Amino acid sequence: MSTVDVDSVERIDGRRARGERSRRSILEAAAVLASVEGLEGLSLNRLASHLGISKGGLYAHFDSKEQLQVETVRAAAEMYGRDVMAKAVEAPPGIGRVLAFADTFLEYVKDGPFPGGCFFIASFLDPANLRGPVRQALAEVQRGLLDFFAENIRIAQDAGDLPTDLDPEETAFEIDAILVGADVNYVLFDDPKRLENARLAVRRLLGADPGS
Amino acid sequence: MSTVDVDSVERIDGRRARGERSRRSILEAAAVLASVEGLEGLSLNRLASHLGISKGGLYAHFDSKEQLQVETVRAAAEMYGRDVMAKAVEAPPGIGRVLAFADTFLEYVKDGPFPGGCFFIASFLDPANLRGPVRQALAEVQRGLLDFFAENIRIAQDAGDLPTDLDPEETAFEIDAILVGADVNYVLFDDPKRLENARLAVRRLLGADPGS
DNA sequence: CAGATAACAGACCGACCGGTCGGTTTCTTA
DNA sequence: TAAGAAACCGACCGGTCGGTCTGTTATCTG
Repeated sequence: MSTVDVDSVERIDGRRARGERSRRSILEAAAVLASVEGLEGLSLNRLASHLGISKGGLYAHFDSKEQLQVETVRAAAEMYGRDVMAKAVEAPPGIGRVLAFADTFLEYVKDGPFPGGCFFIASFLDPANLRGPVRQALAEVQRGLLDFFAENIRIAQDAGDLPTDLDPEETAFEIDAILVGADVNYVLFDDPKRLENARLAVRRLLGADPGS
Repeated sequence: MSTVDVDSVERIDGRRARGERSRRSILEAAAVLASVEGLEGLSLNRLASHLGISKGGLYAHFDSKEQLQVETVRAAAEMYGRDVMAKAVEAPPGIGRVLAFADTFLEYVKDGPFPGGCFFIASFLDPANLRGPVRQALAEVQRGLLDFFAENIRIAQDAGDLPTDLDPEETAFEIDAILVGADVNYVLFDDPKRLENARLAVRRLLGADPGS
């Protein structure tokens, strides 16, 4: 609304800075709680009291629960990008990168910030989130992961590390399925053996040495 | 409570017979609705009005929502036993039986009575059902399925259809993971191609001909 | 026929839901 | 210093939740 400084780059607004910090901590807490209670099962009252604020305070940052859910999905994607994908891309493209992602993902399921297993897998099948913008946000993340797998499989094929008659999309589906199955079984049985099952399965699928 | 006829086999009580019919239709409807709205998200009011009865009527058959949930899990297991497993065991034990199960399961996901995909996978990841008797009932079903896969893999090994250095538990995990991954991706993307992905993946895993 | 019993209907309860609103504090800006 | 914006509190709204209680009706038993 001001006339001159359209963006006011240098001066930081202490109020907005505080708001931004609150917003980030709200979204991170929402993602963590949602992995346990579900994106829909997470109530605004519980989220607010867990953060030590009031429900009205939440509505200073979000217009509706649905908007909060959508932004929570994006926040969770950022967390995975920072904690898992960043580690994966340290490995060279191809088989190594896929294995690095799988290993880091499985560790993240066990010891990461989400006590309910993978945030996204828990959200995919929460039937309440299967419509509308929340579903679309979730589908975009999953689509990106499948593309990541397929791309690196093509790179591995070009490098001669994988047979060329392999369908990258098919193999990407199988890798994803193994990780999804590991998470589901791990959460259901509370048994880390399922994660080791998945580690071996991915290696067998890519014809890699079972020892890291 | 009666003194003589402890079981009253011959005479049927028209009231109890009606109750038993109601009970069955309640549980089947609950299973179908739960695949869409989740076992926890399914409310007693909606279930009752969907059946054309009142909420009080439900409590003539079940003491609590939790008991209804547990019995719904068992009812869904019976539906899968009748519609999927029964067809699988028509095939001879071993690889054929596993393939028959996988194919029938994938068809069931697409065209079966559960519009929300597999009832159990939808329930596994509903974080609200991850505690208490409901979780235990779900885990038992999953445990039984994994055992079914492992047992038939051992049979296939004994018959020389699969290499003996294969770990049956590991392979059972992988087959299950493929089916879980197919369901999750199918529901998320509403794309039947995922089911074909899974069909091929199971065949590749068991070294079977891609054509049925 | 007269109970007893099972299967309901429907009103109701306290708790919690997402969401709104007015007021207060804190900080920035003119 | 006065005005205004942002962050947040706390009370409140209509509605739904799981669960209870009191009938009422149909059926079986004696």
